[in-house]
Amino acid sequence: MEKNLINHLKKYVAIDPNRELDIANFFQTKHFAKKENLLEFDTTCKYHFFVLQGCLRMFFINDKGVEQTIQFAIENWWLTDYFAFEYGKKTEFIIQAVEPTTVLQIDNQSQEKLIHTFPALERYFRLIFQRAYSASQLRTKYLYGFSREQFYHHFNDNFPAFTQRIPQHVLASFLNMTPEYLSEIKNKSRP
Amino acid sequence: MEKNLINHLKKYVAIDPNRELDIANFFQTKHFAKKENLLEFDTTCKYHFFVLQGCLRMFFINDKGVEQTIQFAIENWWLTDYFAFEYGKKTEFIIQAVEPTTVLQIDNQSQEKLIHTFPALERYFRLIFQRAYSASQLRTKYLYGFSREQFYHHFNDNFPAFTQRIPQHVLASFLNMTPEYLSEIKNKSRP
DNA sequence: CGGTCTCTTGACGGAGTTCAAAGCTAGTGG
DNA sequence: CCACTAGCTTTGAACTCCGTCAAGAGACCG
Repeated sequence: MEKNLINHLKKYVAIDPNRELDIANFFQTKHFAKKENLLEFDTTCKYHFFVLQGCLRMFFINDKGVEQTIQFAIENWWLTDYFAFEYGKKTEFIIQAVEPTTVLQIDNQSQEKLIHTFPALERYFRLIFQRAYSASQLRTKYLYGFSREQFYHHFNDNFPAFTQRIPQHVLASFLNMTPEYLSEIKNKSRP
Repeated sequence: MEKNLINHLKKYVAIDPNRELDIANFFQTKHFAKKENLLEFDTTCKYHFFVLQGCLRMFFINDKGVEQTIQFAIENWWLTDYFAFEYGKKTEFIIQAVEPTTVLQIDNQSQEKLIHTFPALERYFRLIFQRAYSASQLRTKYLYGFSREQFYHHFNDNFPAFTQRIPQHVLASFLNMTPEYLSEIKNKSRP
């Protein structure tokens, strides 16, 4: 299953087949049960995660004690709290498995060494971050322009697989609304 | 003033002093008057902008015809609609000068050539995008967690220089609220 | 100066939250 | 493999934040 990462790299840059294992060796494979935390609140964020199988979410607890999910990651997505990861700060987020999940993890120092050893990966990560950032520009537009109801329908129409994979109250926390209101919206649009 | 870009590059990667001019030659310097558009709605997004002096904002027009500002850029910041820029699509955004502004601009093809000619810049842009993305993760947290009033105070406390530089109705559109409500909040917190 | 943008103020309305309670589902242990 | 419980979803009523509309008071530029 670790092959997934190599295949993903190959979509962006050329990889010497003889060095594939050397790259893979920079990472550790980890398994997490449903609802198990990969990153705990107020701890240093050591790892960058690449999802091989399963689904993660990143959330924080707001000042009313409610979970707010700001991001999901499924197969072939990278995820971490990048601010805390880069600067070695404590995180304000929690990363949790939504399903039983297998990831590859790498710490910041190893990642720098990896990129130094394989300069092609500098380009790979540049492209990954560029796309992540461009996606987040569009996401910001939706957060500004959509009502909660529009946001739900947009997400539902564009990522139907997601909607089915995720418990409803978790979806509500991602759509930045209460579970009660999501329930109301869903049942409103029934024929 | 073009030196600003070179100095910025040098903060992240080593640059051969003899090649500085070669790098600078990839860019064109442009001036824009206050309220002049650098990027028009529904046109192809040709350029990536680096602000030498002044202030830009990126906004869209929502379905009620109201401007919503999702991003500012001041000195030493990069800005474009990255999705449209990378894929050669038409943009849903407008980029406009908030003040008289001088920028360096480069098109996508030239940028790829630039990075190819100076591989150190692959690292530079990787770091720029990584930081931009990490900042956008935090921003998303604020958009989820803050009430409009908290958002205003947070922005005002952390970027007071900005608040003074920007017309109030533009600030309101960035804070995702009406000018009327911003006015109410401001005057509420007066002693 | 005159006209167009910009900021303020207040009354009203609606999208979305809060709180409470009842029904439903799924995971766990026996 | 069933029963029991904890967690998830639904419903409804009261409430609140913030938008809408209207109208007046600056402020800026030609």
